[in-house]
Amino acid sequence: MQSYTEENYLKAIYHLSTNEALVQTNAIAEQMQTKAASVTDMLKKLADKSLIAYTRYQGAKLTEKGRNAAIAIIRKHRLWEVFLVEKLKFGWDEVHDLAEELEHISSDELTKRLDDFLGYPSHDPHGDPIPDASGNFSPISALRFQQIKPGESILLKGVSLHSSSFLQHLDRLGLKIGSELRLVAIADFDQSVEVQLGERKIILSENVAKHLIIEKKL
Amino acid sequence: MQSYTEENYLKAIYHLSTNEALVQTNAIAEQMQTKAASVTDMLKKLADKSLIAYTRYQGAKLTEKGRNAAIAIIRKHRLWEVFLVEKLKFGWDEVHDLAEELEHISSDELTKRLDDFLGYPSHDPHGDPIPDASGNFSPISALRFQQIKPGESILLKGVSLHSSSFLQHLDRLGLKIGSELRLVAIADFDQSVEVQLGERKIILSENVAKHLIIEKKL
DNA sequence: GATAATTTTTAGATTTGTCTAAAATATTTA
DNA sequence: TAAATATTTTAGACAAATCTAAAAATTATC
Repeated sequence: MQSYTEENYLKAIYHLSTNEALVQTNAIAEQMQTKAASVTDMLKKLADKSLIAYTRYQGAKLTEKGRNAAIAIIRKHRLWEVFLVEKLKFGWDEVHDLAEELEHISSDELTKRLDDFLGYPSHDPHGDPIPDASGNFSPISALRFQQIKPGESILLKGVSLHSSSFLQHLDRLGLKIGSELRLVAIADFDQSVEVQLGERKIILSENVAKHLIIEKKL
Repeated sequence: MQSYTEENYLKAIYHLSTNEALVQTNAIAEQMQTKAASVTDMLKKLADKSLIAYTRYQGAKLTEKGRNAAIAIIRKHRLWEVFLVEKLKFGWDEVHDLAEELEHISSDELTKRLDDFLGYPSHDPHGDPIPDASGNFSPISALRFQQIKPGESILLKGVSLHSSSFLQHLDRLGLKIGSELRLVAIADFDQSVEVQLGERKIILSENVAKHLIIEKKL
């Protein structure tokens, strides 16, 4: 079993892992809001436990064991988010920090029963896929607005930023998971995205647009 | 805000407090499964934070502030136990350790919404009263079998021991919260208690009987 | 009321996770 | 490729919570 802190490092490394590249110490330090020296200490410890492969001055990547541990935590995080929103009626902008605490409750039996109780949800309130008990989950769309042609319709499937201020901003815009959008235009000047949402046309800044997970409507 | 460990000490001191007496270092050490020296360290720390009144070599008692903190934790513990049994269908013998973890989740808003969701339960699955948001709760019956006359009927209102093995023993005897019992006799020899439960007569050892919280049937 | 037994505290060490400052390595730039 | 810059690691310290062993205070016993 890992400590609360070790679990958070594993999760951070998981989220920073793209393709096959090693994750750098500084990147982890920023994600964890701590210092590079502290990260080095922890990387040594995680390597001792065979949770990561770590090379001095190069970086780290999760082993199979480490990835499984990270996915188990993410599964719990997302199931608790569903519970908080569906059952306790929290807003999608309020649940991230609470789920960060709840995800460390260790019982597998609890996770299994929570999953049962919630009816085996496939996605959390932010559209992120929930791994099943074996760690399998559906892939996330990597479609960008730049790949869409004006006039095409898309669906908002999820968001890749979970901060309250971002989610509240989407609420004010009237955007939610499942919303149907039609691309009007992308401005050359600042890459802002103009879309049609029902009767209204709205402008999404590049910063907003890049955190929207979208799929072409079939 | 208190640490996880500080919260557990406050809870231990609360449970060991009877009448006005000071709680001794050794008693806390046994309850916390730790050494007296560790307890002394922590008592100093809790006293610094005005959570307890502590006199060297004498013992400790909770201040108003400390008692409120302890009751808040107990409220969360008992609400989570209701959730685990009522919603997730755990047995009453399986929930203690899980609730020990969940009780440390700090959000007041979460506690309030959990209480709403559960319909403001007044007692947990072991019959213990659940404090409301202000810390008020119904008193626990202190009636002993020795105060009952043979032939009188009583109701099982709760249990004062939450170990799995004790609760599984009650399950095997067919006893549960709400069961109606009629006292047959108390043996002089070993203080064991013979009761009528429905069609059956059963014998409760002194050790079992003393952990049953009972009330006279009206 | 002195001594024995019990309880509690102190002193000093350990573990976990963190930090700062300085040294080492790697990368970029000229 | 040598110097400048950026990144990472080491060394040494600190805070929280714990421990063991020894000392101090309290309580019980004769």
